[in-house]
Amino acid sequence: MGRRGEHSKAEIEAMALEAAESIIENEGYPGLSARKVASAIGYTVGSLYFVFKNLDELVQRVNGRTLDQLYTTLTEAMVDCRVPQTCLLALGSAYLDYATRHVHRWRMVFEHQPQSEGLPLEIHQDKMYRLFSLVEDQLQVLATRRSREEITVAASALWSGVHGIAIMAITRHLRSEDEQSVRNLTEHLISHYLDGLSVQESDAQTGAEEAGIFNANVIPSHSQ
Amino acid sequence: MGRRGEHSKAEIEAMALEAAESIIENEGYPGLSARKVASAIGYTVGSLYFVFKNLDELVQRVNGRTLDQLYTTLTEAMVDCRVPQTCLLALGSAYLDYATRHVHRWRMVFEHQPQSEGLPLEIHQDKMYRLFSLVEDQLQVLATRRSREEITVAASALWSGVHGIAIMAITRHLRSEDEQSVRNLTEHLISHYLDGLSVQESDAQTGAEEAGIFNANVIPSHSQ
DNA sequence: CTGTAAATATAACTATGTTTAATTTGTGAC
DNA sequence: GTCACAAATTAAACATAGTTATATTTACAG
Repeated sequence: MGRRGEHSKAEIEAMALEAAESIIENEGYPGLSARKVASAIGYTVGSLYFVFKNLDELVQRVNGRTLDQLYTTLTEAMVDCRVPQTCLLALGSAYLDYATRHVHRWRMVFEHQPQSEGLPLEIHQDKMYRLFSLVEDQLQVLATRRSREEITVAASALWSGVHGIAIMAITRHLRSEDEQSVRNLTEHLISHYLDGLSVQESDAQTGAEEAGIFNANVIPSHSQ
Repeated sequence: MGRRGEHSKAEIEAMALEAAESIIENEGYPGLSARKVASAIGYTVGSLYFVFKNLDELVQRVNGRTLDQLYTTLTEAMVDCRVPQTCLLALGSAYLDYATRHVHRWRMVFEHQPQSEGLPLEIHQDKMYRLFSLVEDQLQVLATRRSREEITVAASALWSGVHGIAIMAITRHLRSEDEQSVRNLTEHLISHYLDGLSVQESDAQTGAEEAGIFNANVIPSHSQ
């Protein structure tokens, strides 16, 4: 049947992306197939290739949406914090939450390797940089006398570290498997790293009682 | 052609694993196929299923060997260091080296998700714990007054962090792409984290001039 | 009303993992 | 020695995958 006109090309695209996200969320990337997506939106497989160049492109699009959603989640997680230390902890916590709640979609962002080297690189890098810059903004406030480059490096190191914990936890490579101890791990890394940073930054503490809470969490946070 | 007797079951197994490793190393996991492995060792696909239950099992076996090889590499990287700080930096550097040199095999350890939940969990966890304990040993020397549990937490956090940097670097999600700046990132994370740890450990510095080198690297290591 | 191009489906092609059914061949019994 | 049986190996078959090519339907232009 030809041009039904029921859905525009953009609509089909959106429907396909949503269906794919749902499949991936439930069954992981290995559960994704072109025919499954097509039938989920009431079309046959050929129509998918009318909208996407190939499955790789669909996956890249899903990854892009995941990164957007992640960015929104992270910014929303920071509305309540006032001191950079607390904000960074909130960021870490929210990141862990997102990774835990959307394991498969989150993993796919980092694990999918397109077979035909195409467009994905630049798009993803920008969206990833945007995430890192959330961390940079906080670090800049915290370590005022550091240069832009130093802040960039610090944000890369710290955030990659949080990312690593999330991966280790989700792939079950850590000894402690419960959610709480993983959360404590993240707090532990962030706070110790910041303590290390402030060794050279004498006047890092500008916030009032929140910073106190932060420092109190440094050690005993994981002792239970 | 029946029992040729040219190779024992164990020999075929070893040959298949080596062939698979080579394919993965060159083309990545997506390039791996049962028929490709079989033909690489001069057999047909059916014979693979005489030795392995399925492809998942083969992959798990490869992953196990990768973890063993990684463990050996890391222990060898520590023969020249005397002070825990230097040893930890050597560990981080060696880990990054291995990940960079064997990208696909290294990624597969963390990225492959078996479709039929089978045996892999326990084996991998043990081998992973062994890696973490290399870090624990160093931290134990460095922070003598910390409890075993605290050391475990610290090692998990720090090593997951290094792992995260390696992943971010390899998946091209970091701004700085050259090998040197990634290496600096790792040094940066390790040294700042250790500085943070020693905030509560007054007498952490026991080594002589090596510790000096270590501290000197804290800041300017990434400034170039 | 008719033709044309777009939208969609159907079918085909190749490659994959896995299973089943041959087939070959070493080896022990007699 | 040769005969049978079991083990080792191949060949074939099946289901499903991504992708491409072809057919078919339908909206719209004239």
